[in-house]
Amino acid sequence: MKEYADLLLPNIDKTIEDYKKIYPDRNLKDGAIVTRYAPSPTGYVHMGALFSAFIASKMAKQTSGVFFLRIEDTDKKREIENGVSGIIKDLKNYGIKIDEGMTSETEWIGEYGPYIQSKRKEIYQTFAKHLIMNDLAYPCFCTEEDLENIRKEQESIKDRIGYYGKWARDRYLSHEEVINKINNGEKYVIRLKSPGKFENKVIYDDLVKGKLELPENDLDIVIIKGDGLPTYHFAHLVDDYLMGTTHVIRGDEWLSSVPIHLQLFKVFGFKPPKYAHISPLLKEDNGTRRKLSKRKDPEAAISYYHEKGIPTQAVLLYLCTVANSNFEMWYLQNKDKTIDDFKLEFKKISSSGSLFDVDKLLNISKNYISLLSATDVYNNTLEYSKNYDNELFDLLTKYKDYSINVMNIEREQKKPRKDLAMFSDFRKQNWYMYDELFNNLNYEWQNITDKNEIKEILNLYISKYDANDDKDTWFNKMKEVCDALGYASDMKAYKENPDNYKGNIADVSNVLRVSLTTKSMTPDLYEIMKLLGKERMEKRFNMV
RNA sequence: GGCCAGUUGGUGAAGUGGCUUAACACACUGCCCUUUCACGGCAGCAUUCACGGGUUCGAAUCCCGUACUGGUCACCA
Repeated sequence: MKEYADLLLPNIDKTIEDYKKIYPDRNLKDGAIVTRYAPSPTGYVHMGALFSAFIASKMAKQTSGVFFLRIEDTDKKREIENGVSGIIKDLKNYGIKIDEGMTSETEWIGEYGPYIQSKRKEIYQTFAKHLIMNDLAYPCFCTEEDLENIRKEQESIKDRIGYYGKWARDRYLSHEEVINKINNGEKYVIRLKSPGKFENKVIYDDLVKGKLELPENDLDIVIIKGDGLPTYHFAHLVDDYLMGTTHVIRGDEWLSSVPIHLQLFKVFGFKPPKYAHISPLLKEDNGTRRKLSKRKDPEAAISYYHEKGIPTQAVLLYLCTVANSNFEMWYLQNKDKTIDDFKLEFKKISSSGSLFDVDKLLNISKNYISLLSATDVYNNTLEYSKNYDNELFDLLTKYKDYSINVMNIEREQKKPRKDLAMFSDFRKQNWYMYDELFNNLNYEWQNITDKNEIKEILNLYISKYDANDDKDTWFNKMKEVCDALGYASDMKAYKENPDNYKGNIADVSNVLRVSLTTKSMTPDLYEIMKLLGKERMEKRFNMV
């Protein structure tokens, strides 16, 4: 048997026990969750992936466990260049810290490495060899064509599709036949000799989906591919056993593979981890729902939020409310706390998929930004503009203190202004505070449009304006202007007898507002005037 | 086609047999506050929990069936 196994998997001399010595059991306190994020380096991180990475890291953190990053690069065809660095960078940007795992394309931290599957080839083969020696695995020489033919035949007689039982052609090959084929140079893969029966049920308790009853696996799945690398299923078994994973948190597309995984653990006599299958984030498309897609949906890419200047914290807050909907209320009642103080629970994760709601995310972001200090907003906007808006970046750098003051309008107070949902909104809403941007003007006049009338208001107003006035004095002066020119300074009086006046104080303040900013909707005018200063006000009045 | 899962308003959802004339939040609409906007306050928005049966004094909650949606059935993860 040993010779036979040596022929199938040559140059593999270690045993499972040898590896168990290298990777001993973890010494963690009860209830500590060891889990991981295990992506393939096939592209940038997708929102759904971030979602499960977030849940996994949070679970590990709140139980003083371990969260690690393992790269699953067993499919060489789909791999992209610098895929690992991209993943690491995205996690870092979102403040998801790893305790172990890859830290660059080739390096890692932690005692259970390598944390990249292509460097663990011998380990997988050792485990596969163990199976062969116990007659629980065998080589399969089927070509793609052979498999296709088996499938077609199954379809034609309406049998269940798959490589199992009597359909598992090479399962029954004798050692001699195998040796002959190998000597002939025939290529092969290693398959599990599944001991399961489809009629049997396996019952297991999913942390998210609850109690599930699935048919036992009877498929002779491939465990080692033609290139010597393992399939996902086998790598999962080996890695999560050796790395001491207690909880596997992954997308629910894996749900129907659970019987395979459970069987693999059973065959080795290992204790399987607990599974939590997360439903995908959905997107409404033409009346139906589908998985949020990297290809079709820009908001699925994590870079989308970076480009808009949506704070990563806000994205995390949103993901947290999707994960556990009670988080939202908890957070509302504990405004001084952070996600770290909240206890995420598996059983509160919805077992059906939810629509990814950008409106809701923006609302969360808006509230989040409103609580930031002006300096924080400044730093974030600066960082954002550095990447995406050079002109703004230069202005923010040149007028730092002034910009912070602009950002502080109606900010650091009990009921802060909430008009920034993303840092890219700053320019949209405050460009007129910069003379350099004050061009291509389009004045949004409202009720008062007559040039002479506007001129009269402006002249009278500027003659009274004093930058040292407090807000009451300032407002009283506006009233004086109204009274002098026949506008109602008191809204109630105006509403009772509108015909007695040319207009009201809202109309007059609109003239001032539009003259200074061109816009009819702005933050507090008093603050704006104070920051602009009398000289610039006069200049802008003259432009009008 | 086989197997599995899901289905509460426009959205996320609370709800596990009576406290539900179905929380809360987002969105939307209206009103109030207000020099504009944003904020804030108030109100409206599911006579009903995919549909059809059943169990029960009583069901969104338990059971059965149907429909629809999604997943899976690779030498992809």
